[in-house]
Amino acid sequence: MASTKITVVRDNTAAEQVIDPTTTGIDLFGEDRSIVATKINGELRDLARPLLDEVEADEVTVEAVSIESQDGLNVLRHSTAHVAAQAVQALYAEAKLGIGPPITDGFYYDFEVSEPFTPEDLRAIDKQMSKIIKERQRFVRREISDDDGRKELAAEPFKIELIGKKGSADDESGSDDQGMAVEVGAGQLTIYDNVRRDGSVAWKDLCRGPHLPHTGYIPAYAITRSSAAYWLGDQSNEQLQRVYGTAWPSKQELKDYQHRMEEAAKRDHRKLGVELDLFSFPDELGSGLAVFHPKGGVVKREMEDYVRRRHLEEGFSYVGTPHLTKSGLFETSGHYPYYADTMFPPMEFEGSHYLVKPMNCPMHNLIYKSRGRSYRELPLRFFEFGSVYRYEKSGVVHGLTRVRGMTQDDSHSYVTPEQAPGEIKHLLGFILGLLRDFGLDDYYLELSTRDPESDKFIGSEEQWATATEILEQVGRESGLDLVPDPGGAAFYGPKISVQTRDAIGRTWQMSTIQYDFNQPARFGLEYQAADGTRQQPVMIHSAKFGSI
RNA sequence: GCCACCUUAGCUCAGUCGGUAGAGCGAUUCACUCGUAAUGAAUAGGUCGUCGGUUCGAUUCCGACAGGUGGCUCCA
Repeated sequence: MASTKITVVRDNTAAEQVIDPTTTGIDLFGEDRSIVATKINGELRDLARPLLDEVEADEVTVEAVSIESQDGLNVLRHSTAHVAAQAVQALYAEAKLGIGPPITDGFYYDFEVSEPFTPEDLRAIDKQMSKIIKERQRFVRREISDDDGRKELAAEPFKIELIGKKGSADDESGSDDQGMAVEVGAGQLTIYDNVRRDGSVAWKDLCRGPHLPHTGYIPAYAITRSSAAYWLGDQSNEQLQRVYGTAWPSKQELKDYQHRMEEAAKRDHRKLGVELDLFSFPDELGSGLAVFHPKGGVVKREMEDYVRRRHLEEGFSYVGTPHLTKSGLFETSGHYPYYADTMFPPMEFEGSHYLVKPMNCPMHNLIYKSRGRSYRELPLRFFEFGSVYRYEKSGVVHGLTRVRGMTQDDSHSYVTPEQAPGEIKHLLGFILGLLRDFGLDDYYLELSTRDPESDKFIGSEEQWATATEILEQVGRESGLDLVPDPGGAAFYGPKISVQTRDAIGRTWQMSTIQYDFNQPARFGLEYQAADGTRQQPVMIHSAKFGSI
């Protein structure tokens, strides 16, 4: 085979072209550094790799991947992560490599080191990286067998651990799994050598790739911070030191990004809370417990008045419940075994244990149950501003977004099973409308489903399947991005959540809708159907702003 | 909860190689009635997060605790 006719796509225009088997992406697209990778029949590959290397298909489409595209940015950022790791090992010989994937706006790389990085260390790493970039070291790909890989990487225990692990081959952009998938075929690995211009190998890493042709393709980067992170995200694993950085197609874009971060920091609600005299967190009260000052009280009251009015307009009945309850309520609801360690400990008096409530639903169930209900009453919708208290771990409290005491704009809809899809759809529309009214429109949906491996759930497989299907369908019909969150469900049912982004791009779970088939059963909730039989309603939870 | 860092006047921060501290803004008062993103002058404000240790003496060194920041884990 001397040459193959392929379709070449660049700048959205396709053309047929004849190339011979040794042609690389660099040969085809040039070396002006605006094209950083190729996509061969949809598979992202090194620009420097021969286009037809290991390509079996008869028809081949070659796409130029621009450094400005999401794929291109990922290649740039992941390659920069390699440079960061190379710099770290050059400076700290004992450092062991973890993983180094691209993330939103940047990358990280994890290391096991004897001492955590200091700000001076980060500056030194940054400096070392610029040396490596100046040297224009080529990223050279080679394939080896698992066994050879284990020998070659004997000094890298974490990399060895990855070999043979089922690395998902999915290339979900921005996924933290990138850089973890090391297998390229059965028993085959790829190593990337960083090769100097004199041909000597400066560094190597086990990695699926792809990477930039050489380090000189990195136009602008910065090391931003360091922190600890558990190996493979598992709390029971050891903690590694993570170095975060960012990389951009131009110095100007890096500057713009840094400027955006600075501007966003000025708009941080915690800073505004102090400057505008809205609220504070007195040490005397304890972590995560806010007091609203008069001006903050105005904001809070206006929000509450508006949200209450909108709920009334949507057919909710305003109800009220206490902060305290005997602990039996949460045993009935089934919450206690799952949440005991994140509830404030029980108080004992008059021979009973009392709890400060961490959620409102069981109390709403009691209102439902206070008398017989007819199908004619359904959907029955209860709403309140319920103050709840949760013993959030000390490391997670954050301004007003993650607190230990909060007022939830909480509602529960009791419906017949037939009404459930319509009610959920209605609720989602209602919630999104509320968020938009407050100027929140940068969000996506997340569908949290049960982890099939876990036994931390109640209810039958069929019930879960039905509930999940309904939520998924409503989520899809919304037209918004619906991101799967397998294993993210609460123990009693799946949920759809609205994830909003803050000014610096961090996402926060804002509103939730949960389909609950368990609590009605546990509380023995019933309604009398048209045929006179007693039926069990479905309960649908929803919280809008969560904490205000 | 884990790792790192931080905690000095209301806010932002400087400072003390261990001998009880300063600036700007803000606040208050007076003057001006001008200004309208900060009119002028003066004044007040801190047991340098808390507790304990080392020391003749600690805000400064050490430890514990509390609170905060960035991540990780978690998030009903």
